[in-house]
Amino acid sequence: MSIKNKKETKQKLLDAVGKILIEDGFQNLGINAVAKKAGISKVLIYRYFNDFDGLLSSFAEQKDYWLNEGSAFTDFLDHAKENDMRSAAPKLFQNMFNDLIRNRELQEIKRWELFENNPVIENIGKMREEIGIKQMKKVAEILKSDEKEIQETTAVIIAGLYYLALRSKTTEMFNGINLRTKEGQERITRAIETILNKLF
Amino acid sequence: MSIKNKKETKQKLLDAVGKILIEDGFQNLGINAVAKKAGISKVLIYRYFNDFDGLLSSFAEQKDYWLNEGSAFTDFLDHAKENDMRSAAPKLFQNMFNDLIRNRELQEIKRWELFENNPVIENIGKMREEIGIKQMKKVAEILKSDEKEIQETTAVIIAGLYYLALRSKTTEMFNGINLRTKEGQERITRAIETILNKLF
DNA sequence: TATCTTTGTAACCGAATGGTAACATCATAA
DNA sequence: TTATGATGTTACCATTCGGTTACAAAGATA
Repeated sequence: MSIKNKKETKQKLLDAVGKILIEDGFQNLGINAVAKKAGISKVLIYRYFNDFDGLLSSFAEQKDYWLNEGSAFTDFLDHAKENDMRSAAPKLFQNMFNDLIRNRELQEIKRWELFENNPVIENIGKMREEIGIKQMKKVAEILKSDEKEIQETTAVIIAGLYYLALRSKTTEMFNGINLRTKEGQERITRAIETILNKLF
Repeated sequence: MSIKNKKETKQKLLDAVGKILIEDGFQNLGINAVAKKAGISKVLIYRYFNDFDGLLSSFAEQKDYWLNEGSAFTDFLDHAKENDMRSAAPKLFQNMFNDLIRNRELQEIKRWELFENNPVIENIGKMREEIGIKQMKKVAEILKSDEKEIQETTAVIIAGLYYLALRSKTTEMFNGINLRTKEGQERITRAIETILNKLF
């Protein structure tokens, strides 16, 4: 609106970060790119966020993916009764996969985690790791499954869903499955159900 | 050895590519870096390989990962009898995981596949994709499993192993499992066995 | 109105990138 | 021995990167 407005300018810069992640990928996320995309001098990034990492921290704080991603899981666990747990568990992982496929911003952050040790990204990873462990413990507790390797097996499956979602950006086919079509994605979600049903 | 030797020089440049992948990661793989690592003028890269992509193509041709990675699988399939197939199948995936964890060069190429569409990397991906499909068909054929979703379920598992191997570079813990210790890696390989046994 | 702080931009810096041109050196065939 | 093509290096180019300095414009305050 106004010509000189700190709050608005900061928001424009933060929005530019998200735009670049979606439109250009995290590898093109830099101070110059953000300033250009926001149409604002990069000097203000240093002035308002001190640092490029400061900008990223504010971005992460605003978006707090790791918490949101956990919330759906937590809600589910709170409302799940023991008897409907087994039938609902596959849905949980299916939702996780669908979210990952659709949310390109989150996808880029996961891709980022996978190849750089940026302190900001690292912190997000640690927080999400803690939440993940708590969730798994709760799942194991509720399921009362005789399966001792819940943590390990779910790790493999979750990792698989991450990889498939990320891979869909750079390739169509993986192991004969088209990762970019609804049909291919449904083959994956059906497989999730099959695996979980046989496992627990 | 000799002061002026084209063949030797070309080899030094190709070796430098592998060194950079292992020591610095694919994101630092560039013409200047290769020349510097090889201790050879970058002009010779253009002269001998025409292009940076030409250098990468020669590197890929020399290493032909996608074929090697398939070979262990193919050998296994050729020697497997129907009755020992079920018990041997987990070993196959476990070996795949162990190789990925150890072979940092291959790891970098998989990481590369995951975030860029370099034509050279893309070609490698396509060749490996074709081999993968053939292998999966063979597995399904031999297993004669009533499980209709072999392709889909193995896709999830293989993808999971890829992700865990790649993630181990940037983080220690994933879902409460230490990806960098032998103990953590063994928890994964045991989980592979559990999953496959229950699936097929 | 005059002064001082905040918000903003333009212009520059050094380092690193991919790429090229000019030149030096060696091996060998005439 | 001399000329020629292959092998190799140095020096440069334009561009882009993160980062800084200097300065202008707007708002607030006295």
